[in-house]
Amino acid sequence: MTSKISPTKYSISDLSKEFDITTRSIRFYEDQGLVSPARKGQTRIYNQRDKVRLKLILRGKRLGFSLAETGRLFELYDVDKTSAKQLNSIMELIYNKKRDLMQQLEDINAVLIELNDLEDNCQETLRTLETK
Amino acid sequence: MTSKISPTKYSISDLSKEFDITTRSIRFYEDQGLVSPARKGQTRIYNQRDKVRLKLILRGKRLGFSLAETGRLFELYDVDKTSAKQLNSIMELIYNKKRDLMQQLEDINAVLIELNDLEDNCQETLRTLETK
DNA sequence: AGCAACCTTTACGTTAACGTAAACTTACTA
DNA sequence: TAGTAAGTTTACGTTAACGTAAAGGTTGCT
Repeated sequence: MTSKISPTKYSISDLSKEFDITTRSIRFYEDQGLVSPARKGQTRIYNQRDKVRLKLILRGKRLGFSLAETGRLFELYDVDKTSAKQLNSIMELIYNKKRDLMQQLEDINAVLIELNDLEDNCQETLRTLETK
Repeated sequence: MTSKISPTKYSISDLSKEFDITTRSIRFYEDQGLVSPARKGQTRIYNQRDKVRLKLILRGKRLGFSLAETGRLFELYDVDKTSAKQLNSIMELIYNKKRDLMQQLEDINAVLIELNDLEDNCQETLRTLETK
């Protein structure tokens, strides 16, 4: 059973369509060191890893992460964590991120409750308008 | 039992200290129509409502809302929703916001899981370093 | 009176994350 | 062979959310 997986090679426009972002954005992420596609001549060639990273970048954006922050998170996975000092600084970073995210969870739940209330009000007002 | 509540009047620096933002920011939010403090002569005087709005602005920011978006949400509470047409557009806005927020909930949970994994790895690596 | 601590307006500067346009190179195809 | 579709680099432009500085008014000590 040989392990042959999907094409695993994408052009920049493939990915721009798939993720609904511009090629400009993708090249910009490369400038910022978040992806580093191979080249065939001049042309960029993306693999599965690049694709995953794009997905993570977009998820980060939805959460309000800057590109630099997302880059830091990428490093966390890449670094072979040798020094204990590094390890501690990494864990501090993780701790802070977790703290932020849990605050966000609280915020979101609060806003969702408010939005549901608003929605209820709207629907009730609509009903009274209709029976009038 | 007379109902006398807290001072309910704040200077701009009171609020800047309380929320740990600059007075510049607070004035900017006013420029954008998100707060409209009273004036005594030239000087801005904020009340409880303004204070609540500042809190909501900051919460919005934590969730990645633009100031304009937060302003829209403020309008939702203020508008006396007369026209059914408006009501429907309001409900659409609410629907979209809820959609975004539920996506964020998913995202956050995913990232939290990953961060916890990372943390575990770090701690294990630390332990093996110590017993060495 | 002087100055220190606030407040004000006006206005130009800054950063992140791209948008947009110009000028150019392959690669395919009618 | 001319065109067109996709790729490239370079570089200036744009927007949001303030930062920062200048120049000045008001209040309260001392």
